[in-house]
Amino acid sequence: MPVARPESSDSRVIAHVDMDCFYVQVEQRRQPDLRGQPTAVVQYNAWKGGGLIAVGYEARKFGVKRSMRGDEAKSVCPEIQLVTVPVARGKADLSIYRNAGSEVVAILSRKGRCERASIDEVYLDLTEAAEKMLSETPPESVEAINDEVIKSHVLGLSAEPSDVRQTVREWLCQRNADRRDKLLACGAFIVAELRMQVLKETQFTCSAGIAHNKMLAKLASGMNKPAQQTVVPFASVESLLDPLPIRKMKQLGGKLGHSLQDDLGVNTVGDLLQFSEEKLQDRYGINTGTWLWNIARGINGDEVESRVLPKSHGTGKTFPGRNCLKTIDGIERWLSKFSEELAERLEADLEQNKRIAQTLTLHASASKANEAQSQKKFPSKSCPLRYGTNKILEDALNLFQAGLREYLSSSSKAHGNGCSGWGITNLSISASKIVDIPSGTCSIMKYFHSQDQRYPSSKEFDDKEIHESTALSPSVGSESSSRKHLLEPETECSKDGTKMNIVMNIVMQAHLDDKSRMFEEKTQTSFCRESLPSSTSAKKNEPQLDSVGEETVIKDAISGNRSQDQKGKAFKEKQGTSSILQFFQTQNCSSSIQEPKEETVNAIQETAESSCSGKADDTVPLESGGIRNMHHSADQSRVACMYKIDEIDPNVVDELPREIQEEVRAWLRPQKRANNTTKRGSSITHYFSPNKNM
DNA sequence: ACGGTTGGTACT
DNA sequence: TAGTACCAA
Repeated sequence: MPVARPESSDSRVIAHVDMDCFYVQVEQRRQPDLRGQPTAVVQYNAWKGGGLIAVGYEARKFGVKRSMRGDEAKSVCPEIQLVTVPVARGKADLSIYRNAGSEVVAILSRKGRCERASIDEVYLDLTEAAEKMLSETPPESVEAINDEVIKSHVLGLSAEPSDVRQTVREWLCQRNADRRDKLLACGAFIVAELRMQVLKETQFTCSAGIAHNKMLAKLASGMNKPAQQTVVPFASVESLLDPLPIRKMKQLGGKLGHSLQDDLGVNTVGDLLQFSEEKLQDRYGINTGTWLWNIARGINGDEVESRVLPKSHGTGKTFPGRNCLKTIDGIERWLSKFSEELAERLEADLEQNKRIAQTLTLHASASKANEAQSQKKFPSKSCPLRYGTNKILEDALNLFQAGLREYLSSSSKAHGNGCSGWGITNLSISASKIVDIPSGTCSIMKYFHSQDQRYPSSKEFDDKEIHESTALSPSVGSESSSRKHLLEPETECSKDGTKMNIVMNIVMQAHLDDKSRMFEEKTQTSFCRESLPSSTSAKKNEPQLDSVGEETVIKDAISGNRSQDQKGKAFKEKQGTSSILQFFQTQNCSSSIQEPKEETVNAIQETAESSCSGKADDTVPLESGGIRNMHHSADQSRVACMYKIDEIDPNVVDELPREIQEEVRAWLRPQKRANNTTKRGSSITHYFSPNKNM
């Protein structure tokens, strides 16, 4: 539901830039012969010529629509050039378009705050740039006025077609105008400039809207396409909105818009004006009601977020109709492809942007077969994300398994055979909760990248570490404040500390992952990686190296980071909480893990075995978390819990891989130690001791 | 139960 | 919170 936000200012200069039939342009740049020809981009042209996902303007003249199939487009426009989206790993791969979008963003972000709203759209807050221009080089002083600016459309300007250009010129340069209009005029200059830069540097055209808020800018960008820009002066807002069909407004193209029409008889934005704020709040809730009341008046306080990178990465596919997936094997085959792609994109993000994702989520849709399930939804499941194709696959399979059990749980009998009662029509995985890695983390990055490669030959195993056991220092801070600290960073300081926590968390998890694998080898005990009856390819016995060139990645990480290890070291924690707070998010810790003093090797081993014995038997909830289970088990029978660690004991650092010890110490150093910190001869394994505060 | 894929936000 | 629902393009 939309939410009302207060306007920070009613004189902001906001632009919305929208690439014209973007995918088509990308293809036309790749293949210049296509320029000027009616063109459309399709994916999967096997069935009825594929589905159109972008249509060029030449083709639109023939009536080609985005909702058509390729064959249909051919019949309407025999000359049409259909370009197929690249396919990788059996599915459409949009990366070339994503990357092209990044090229554009890099240019558009030069003049002000920039929000990447989608693969081909951005919002810009040009308020400061416009104010600066107004004070330094106001339009009226500009000598040679750019043609691109003159071609702007200014809503509400009445002029004979013959002298539109002159009228626009006068409006843009009027000396004694409303300040707000002058600012928009400056915005028009700046945007025209940016659009020309985009064209020059990428060969792409785009359209834009310039207005006082995001909603109006978005509305305007679509009014004159392609390759044009539209300005919405304050004075013409009312006449713009009044006759506008309600569904044209962003957020009102779906159910809410229909409800407005069906329940309130609102057909245009103007119709909304007759309803009091209270009435709207009454019907749609306080937030949405206020939001509606505001947008009817052209008021919209949404800020342009400063964000040029996506908040999540996802990949998936639909399996419509008979193509639905009915076996675990089929699921696994596809999850394997998805995992590859996701791992690749995550690696790229790590390399290019120094970011790591924390959560892996699996989404699926299932169709009936058995009527009881027909309306039930397949639940989404998520777990902490571990880097590396195979880990992602393993976790995703577990998530699927957990979801499937839940989906099937209410229904009758297990259809034990291969053709059980379910069919997956849509399957996807995504990585989210992406955070920046603090600067100065060269060795950490390296360690991170190398995770998958290290495994088979790791030599760090050392029982001594495992045996020296003592209790975990009791928590000092309140849990809620700690949690809040981790999850809702509020200040720069705390944010930096939070990043540190997260990185530490992940490094330690990965480290422990290694250790548990070594237990596995040493004790000849196999862990139950998955309780899948039939799944075989997330194999515990053949740790695969991820094939994608990680060595180069490492090198890049090293060289790339050297330049920037100065900043960010000065990180402080706010308010008393001087320790690094550690949270280990797990899926499966019910109250009792082994006694802290217990010999950990055995305890872990036992856990592993019990975990195995519970195989394929959801009636036996795992009570204690083996280390492996702790981070990744998505077994449905286990409940989520979080290990809370309030303090990193300095001794722990000694147990981390040597290559990152230095760096971690550098982090810890500026920390003020909590006075009640209990110093102990500790082991990293302490952090997996039970925490009664949970 | 199909335009398909990818992403965002808000609510609970 | 994790999970859901809705929205957009």
